[in-house]
Amino acid sequence: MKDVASAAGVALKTVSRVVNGEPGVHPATAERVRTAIDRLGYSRNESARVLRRGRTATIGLVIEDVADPFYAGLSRAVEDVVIQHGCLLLSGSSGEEPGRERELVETFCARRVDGLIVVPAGDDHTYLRGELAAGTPVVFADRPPGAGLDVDTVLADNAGGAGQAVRHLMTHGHRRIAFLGDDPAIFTAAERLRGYRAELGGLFDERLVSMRPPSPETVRAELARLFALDDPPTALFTGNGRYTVATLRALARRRVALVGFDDFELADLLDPGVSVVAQDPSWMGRVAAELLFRRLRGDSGPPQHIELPVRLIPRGSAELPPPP
Amino acid sequence: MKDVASAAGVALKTVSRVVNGEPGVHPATAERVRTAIDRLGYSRNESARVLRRGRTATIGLVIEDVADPFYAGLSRAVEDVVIQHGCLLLSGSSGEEPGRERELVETFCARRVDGLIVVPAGDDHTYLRGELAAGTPVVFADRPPGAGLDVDTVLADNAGGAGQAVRHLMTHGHRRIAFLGDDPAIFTAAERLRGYRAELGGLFDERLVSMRPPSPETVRAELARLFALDDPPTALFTGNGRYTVATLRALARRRVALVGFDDFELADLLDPGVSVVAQDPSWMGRVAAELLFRRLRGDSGPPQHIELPVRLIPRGSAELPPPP
DNA sequence: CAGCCCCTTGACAACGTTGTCCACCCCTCC
DNA sequence: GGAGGGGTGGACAACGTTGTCAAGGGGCTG
Repeated sequence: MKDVASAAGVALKTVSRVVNGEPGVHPATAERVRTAIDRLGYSRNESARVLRRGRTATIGLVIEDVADPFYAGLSRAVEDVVIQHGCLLLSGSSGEEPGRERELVETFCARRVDGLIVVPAGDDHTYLRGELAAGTPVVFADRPPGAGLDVDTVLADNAGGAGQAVRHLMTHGHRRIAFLGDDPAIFTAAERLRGYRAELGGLFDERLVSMRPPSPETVRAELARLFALDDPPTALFTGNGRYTVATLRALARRRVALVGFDDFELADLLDPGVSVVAQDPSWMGRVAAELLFRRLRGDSGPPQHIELPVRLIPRGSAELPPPP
Repeated sequence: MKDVASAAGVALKTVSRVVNGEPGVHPATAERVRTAIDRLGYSRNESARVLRRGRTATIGLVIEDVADPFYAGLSRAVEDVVIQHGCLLLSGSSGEEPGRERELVETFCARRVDGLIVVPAGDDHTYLRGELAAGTPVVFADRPPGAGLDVDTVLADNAGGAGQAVRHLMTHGHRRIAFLGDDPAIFTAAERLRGYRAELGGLFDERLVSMRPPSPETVRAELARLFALDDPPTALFTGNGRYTVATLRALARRRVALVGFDDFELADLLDPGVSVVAQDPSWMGRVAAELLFRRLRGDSGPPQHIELPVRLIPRGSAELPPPP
């Protein structure tokens, strides 16, 4: 900028004014400055600007894994809103490790992001206290913060969706419905299990619950265990997209009644079509990002807790009757 | 930092030394400083650090769309390498718009990213000249830069893969093979078309080529057009994952011989399993990122042009014989 | 005991930008 | 013709950090 100023024969500040479109510069001077800028290929140093102004126009996003379609969709929606507001997105995947989540958040904070959207992996977020006190708005998405922290949160109706899934299967005559899902340490898994259990009421049987990792081997083993029971399940409820896919693969085209949590591409093309309880990841991302920007604009109301509805999409797999 | 210094009763520089783990600080002093840091909840201001040191420890990534599984996979791999090197990732989706691509790159440059990985949307990258001259390393992935720019590039063997697909279909008796793919303005589409055409040789018939957007409606219309020909195709070659999915959906479980470019989840569970030419997006991301960091470490050899092999995975759909 | 060296610490400038404040010029109006 | 005012332009400090250089103090050696 100094070079531009001397090249254009003006003061530093005048260049700054032109670059920022501030008023009070003679058109001819501005033109001379712009020419110098083009000639020298100058581009403003954002770091210095940030240092001086205190705002980075950067938002941090911590998700579990970009390669998971759910989070990729959420990510894209957040990105769109962020760009719309003239900001940039720093993002990172925690890989479901609390330590990594914290590292990412702290690195983002060291870079003085203006706001954070976090899909937490851990359940202790006291480390955020300082940042929150410093005024950085934080929005939790998909999962709530750990105990003792009350901040904006956008969740899906996990329990309600699980209930819908179970009810739907029961409508089609099923009474023995198994649940395959994540460790209940993960909020969404716990909530879906809760909804499943509540809807089943007296029919609940904990032997029908499987909470092992969604790897092909463990899912295959768990299905073998379930079907070997004296009173085996006639239907399956899978707790998220990964379990649904792993289960379908383990079933190897065997026709078993099934509802999965999370929609996925091609669910309609399988035979039978896979009935799912669908969330809308883009919607969740958009809502979270917009809430964040509302905070950045100064909205200081009490923390909001938004619950997005989910939707049962019948496609055939849930409508298979139980074997006689 | 100033506050920490006065709280600990030391000079600014001593705090800086402790924060950066520089040697030459008495353990007791360091401990006192650390205590003050904890008590005040201090966290280093990266912007100031960047301003002073000139390196941002940030890499910029421009892709087409995070929500596309191919780019999500690539993104994740890049992120992993970047984090491993102690850097952060700024990423943005161009949405296949050259203007947006340029905006993203320029914004990243204004933030003084240390390096860039770009999946280009446009074919004019002269705007990068200045940045390259300034020494910022840039790696192009998935698609090469526009004319007149020779920089590191990581591509897949698009033409070769298309050739493999066609050859495989011909082995199973097909002679009339249609191609559904993107606008050939997109490098990968053009290359795949080239490979398809070369492999077909004299059998090539341009009426069997469709290059309309991969929306459900246009794909349905194009399939109708193709099958209404006097001499309709007996097999389909789809130019990327989106076309494959759109085509399968438009076919509505009609069994037509098909090979798709790009692997996708559940391809094996459809009936018949979908044979594909698979790329490895993680591999591409990893290779591109590692090449970038090699440049950052000072490797200044001539620009590299890496071509990653692709792999035909037969699953059944390509092995359907032509109707008699 | 003097001299030297190492260990530890501190003062200061600089990175590139922007906000504040002031100076100048020319025009208009009294 | 002088005073006031709007429109321009510039000088300077400050943002928070780090690299450079130098100073003080204590132990070791001759």
